[in-house]
Amino acid sequence: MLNQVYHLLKECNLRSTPQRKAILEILYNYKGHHLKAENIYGLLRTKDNNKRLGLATVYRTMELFEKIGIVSRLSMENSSARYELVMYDELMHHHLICLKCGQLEELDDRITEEFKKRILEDKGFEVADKSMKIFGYCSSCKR
Amino acid sequence: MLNQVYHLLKECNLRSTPQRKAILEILYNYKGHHLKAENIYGLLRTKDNNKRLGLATVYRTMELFEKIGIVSRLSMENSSARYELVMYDELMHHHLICLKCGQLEELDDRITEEFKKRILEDKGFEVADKSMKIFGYCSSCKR
DNA sequence: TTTATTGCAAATACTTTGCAATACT
DNA sequence: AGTATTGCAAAGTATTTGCAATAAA
Repeated sequence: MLNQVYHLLKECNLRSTPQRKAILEILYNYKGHHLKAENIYGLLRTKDNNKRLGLATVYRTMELFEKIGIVSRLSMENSSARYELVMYDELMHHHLICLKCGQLEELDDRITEEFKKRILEDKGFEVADKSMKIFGYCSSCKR
Repeated sequence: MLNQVYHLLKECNLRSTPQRKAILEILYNYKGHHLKAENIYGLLRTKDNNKRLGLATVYRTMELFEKIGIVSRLSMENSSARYELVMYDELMHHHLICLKCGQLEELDDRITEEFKKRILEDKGFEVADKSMKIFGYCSSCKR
């Protein structure tokens, strides 16, 4: 998986730097999680503090990774954006975000596909969003 | 309509200041539009420049208006939040946002109600979001 | 050797906050 | 008179950018 990414970088004429590898590893180890740039930065700083890297590099790398399609960015209403590795063996997904506990849940694609289809029929609007964010209360926080 | 708001403010022990009235009037005149704090500020500054007000007041007022339920805030991915007056004679609504031209369209509530119901059945997640933002391409920008 | 990439610090964009002055009620 | 509200400037957050130094290729 990581090797596939290195090839992808090479194909795009991009360099495989230690920083990019380290970030990628973190993302891989935390798949399913939704990390802030600050989290990635913190994890790399503490875990292995001979790894020097700047927060700006994290942001630049996330932008790059998003551009080449291996990371998806989830921008939040009132706080910093979250990033996660796109897994090729999974479908892209949409998120349910709990307003109380902040947890992110994934939404079944059958439901979203049906929703998109209805919007297209009704409005001629083609949903392109690969990660819709739906706010509400999760089953445990719901009163 | 504006008088109803003044009453609402009174009920909440909030004062009807010229700034609040002016902002409310702008929102009313621009209903259906989705204004940035900066827009409201600009409109009040140029239209009637004896109206002195600070941008901070616009932000504070929008926060307040949102809290008492007369304004809905639409926070955007890569730019500043937009605000609009909530019309009591209309249902709350969700938005389709065109990634190309930036236009906002409203989405039929029957479609969203169905979607919410499916999410509740599937995940036990209760959608609270009164203005979902769905990104994609509108009928004219769609290729 | 060439040029992409980095770290740092400064800049930016949007929004919030502290505080003394002002003005509703 | 009393206190909610204001304007201003400063602070805060999240992110981006300029630039000289560094390091992949």
